[in-house]
Amino acid sequence: MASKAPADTSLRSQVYDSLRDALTAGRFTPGQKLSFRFIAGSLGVSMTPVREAVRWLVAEGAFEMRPNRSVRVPLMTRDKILELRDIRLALEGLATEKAAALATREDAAALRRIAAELMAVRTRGDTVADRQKIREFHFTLYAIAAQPTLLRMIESLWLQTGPYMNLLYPDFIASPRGPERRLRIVKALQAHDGTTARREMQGDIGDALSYVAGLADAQGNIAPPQPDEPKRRRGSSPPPSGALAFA
Amino acid sequence: MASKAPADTSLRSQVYDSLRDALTAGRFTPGQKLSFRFIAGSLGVSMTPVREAVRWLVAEGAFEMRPNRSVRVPLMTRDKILELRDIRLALEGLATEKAAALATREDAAALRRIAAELMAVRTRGDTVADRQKIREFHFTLYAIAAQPTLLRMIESLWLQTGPYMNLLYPDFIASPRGPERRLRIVKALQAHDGTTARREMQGDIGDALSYVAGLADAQGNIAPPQPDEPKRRRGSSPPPSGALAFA
DNA sequence: AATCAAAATTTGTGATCACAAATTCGGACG
DNA sequence: CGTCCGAATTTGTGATCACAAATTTTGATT
Repeated sequence: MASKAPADTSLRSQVYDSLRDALTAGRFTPGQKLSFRFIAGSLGVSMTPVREAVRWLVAEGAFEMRPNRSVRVPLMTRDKILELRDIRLALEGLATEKAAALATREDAAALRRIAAELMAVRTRGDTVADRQKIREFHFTLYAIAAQPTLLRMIESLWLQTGPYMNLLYPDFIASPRGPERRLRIVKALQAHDGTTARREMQGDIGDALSYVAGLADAQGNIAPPQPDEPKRRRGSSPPPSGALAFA
Repeated sequence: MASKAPADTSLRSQVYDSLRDALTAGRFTPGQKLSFRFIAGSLGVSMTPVREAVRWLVAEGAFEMRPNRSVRVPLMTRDKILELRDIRLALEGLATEKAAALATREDAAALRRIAAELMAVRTRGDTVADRQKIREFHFTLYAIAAQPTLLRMIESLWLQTGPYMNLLYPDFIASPRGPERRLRIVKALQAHDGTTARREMQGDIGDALSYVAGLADAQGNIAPPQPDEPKRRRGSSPPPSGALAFA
């Protein structure tokens, strides 16, 4: 979102974006093994940019490097989701508190608009747009804090937890607590009440990730959610832009 | 420390380690521009493993990628060090609190031993060993928490702040507050008092980084410290191991 | 039908090359 | 003596290749 140069046209970056999009959209199954040649072939590029893009994702924790030497999508366990939960509570709580000190009236208005849009898509039951609006709400808020390194770390965390957020639908998301809490967050932000804003935000994140952790089986493993849209309408190219993409 | 496979003999990993060591030892001047061919030549390898190692360091924030297309060691500003301070307070505070819940009597003993060794080298005025013992104390403590993702993120933060920790010598370090505080931290850990342990640890980190932030000039820039050992004794190869290294 | 070793294939790694963009350098002109 | 424009050089990028390690397949043997 704010971590790359605005006009990085290198193939490496395009491959990175493609992999990142596929990952957040759940087009890769957790545990799935990926070969450089497969990725390169799917995207129509050589192995060189793929190697650097994958290495970059590995550094962010989005991919996992097996000791032998192959790359795969990480599997989620209860311990891991709880660890990610606590880290997210700390960092996103910090970002929220910083944002509260700097939020303008316009910032609050923008957040309220996004929250309203989220409620609109939720009544329609559009889970794809739902997840996208949630992401927009959070990152619009964190951007107010104006802390580039913090934002980059939060993005890395979302990349790791993102694929499993599908598990919140439809049960967890049915509760009206989320929408109400978002409005309280915006109100606290506008009042420059960092403590309240942080507490509410942490409640939101904590509830969601604790719920996901509760889905673990007896061995502590969390079953990967099914891909977002296995059904593909006729003639619709997945990414609206002219970027590289996976089938 | 615990983020790589134990026996990764790839050139990429060796280059990564070499760059990482040079970075933490302050052998690179902040702002210094680095070319792939220079690194490859210095280390006696081709560009391929260098490209991946550098990209990995860029992902960790240890290197910076200019929009045009060149890599350099990041410069430090007051705002950036304050941002890193707050993130470190959050994450290392969290790790300390988790460690307090799990610390055994042996863990506490090991930490006490390291703290004693630190005091010993400090009386000798050996700043290189001093910094190394500080690092050992912190990471030994964080390892107790048994949270691999958290540990990886903390390592990334140390990679970013590390080169500027030289600035603590000799003035800041002269205070006896550090040694006393470390003993209080260990005591709190042994008593499983997470709140106190966290508070003390955050005080330690906060004081140090706030001090460094205070060294910024009127423009907010922090002058890079001079390299650790510009004087090289005869016939001493910098890294004791047989790894690749910079002149 | 199950097991295991050897062969065939796949896959990551490191080196090299061509090329274009960026940077640096040199001299002309003010 | 300073400024600017061109050439010369440097540098990152992407593709390709050879090779070894790992994986899968195959086929013989029990």
